[in-house]
Amino acid sequence: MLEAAARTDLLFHALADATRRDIVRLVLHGEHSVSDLARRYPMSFAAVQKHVAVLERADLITKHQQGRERMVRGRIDAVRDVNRLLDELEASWRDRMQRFGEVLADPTKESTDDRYRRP
Amino acid sequence: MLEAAARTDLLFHALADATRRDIVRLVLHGEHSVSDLARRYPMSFAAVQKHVAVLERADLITKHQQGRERMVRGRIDAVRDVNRLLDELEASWRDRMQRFGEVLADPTKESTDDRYRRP
DNA sequence: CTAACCTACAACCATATGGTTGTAGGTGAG
DNA sequence: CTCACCTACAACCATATGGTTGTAGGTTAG
Repeated sequence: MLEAAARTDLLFHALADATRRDIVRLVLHGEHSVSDLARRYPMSFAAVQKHVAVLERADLITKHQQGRERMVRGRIDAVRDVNRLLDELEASWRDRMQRFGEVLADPTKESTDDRYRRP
Repeated sequence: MLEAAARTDLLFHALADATRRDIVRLVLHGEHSVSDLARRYPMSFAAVQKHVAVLERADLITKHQQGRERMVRGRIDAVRDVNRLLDELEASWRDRMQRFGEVLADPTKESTDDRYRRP
């Protein structure tokens, strides 16, 4: 539970930066070495390396060595995990709409179902 | 362009905190006052108020006054915006898969289409 | 072997973040 | 009217974040 929340924190935090989102987009398209990525952005190699590390910690990308380069690849499954998390956020809203439909049919249901109502 | 990126930053950053995600889940389900929310979490009223402000800045929630309370409501559209942003991240990956299909049919296409290949 | 390149990591700095407490302004209950 | 409650906001603090430079270890090219 808390572990899942921590992983979700990492996922959303990783995506809360335009450079990192762009890196994800690039490496979903095709593999790039860390140097390749670093050349694209107006910041130091080390800065890009840090961004890559953040994405790796969130499991949004993987790295594998190829000669003297580390190739970075995007994990499409991770992006879909975030989508699934958002769907879960929506779930209770959909429940509410469902219940709202029931209420329309039977108005007495509202007070018995809504445990969040205030006194 | 930069504006859109800034808004996306706000959206993902707002969701990169378990307390804020829980608040979003709650207020998607039904309206709550800021005090209601504050009572639920092991932190000060002001801290929860700040979380609500972050969510408001990201347009994930809205507030409206009702008597002496400010009622907080979740904006389901904003959650769907994030979903759409993730779909856009996936888009280039789907393009690649599409092109991969073409490559299978005509191997010479790879080098002409992939402008990201390294020399 | 040597030089050039790619990477990792540490140290450092400015700013942002997430929490606290305290103060003050509206609003409703009695 | 007065008091209690809800909210907003400022000031403050510890830590995290995003950038920098510098150092060191692997790997390939020549």
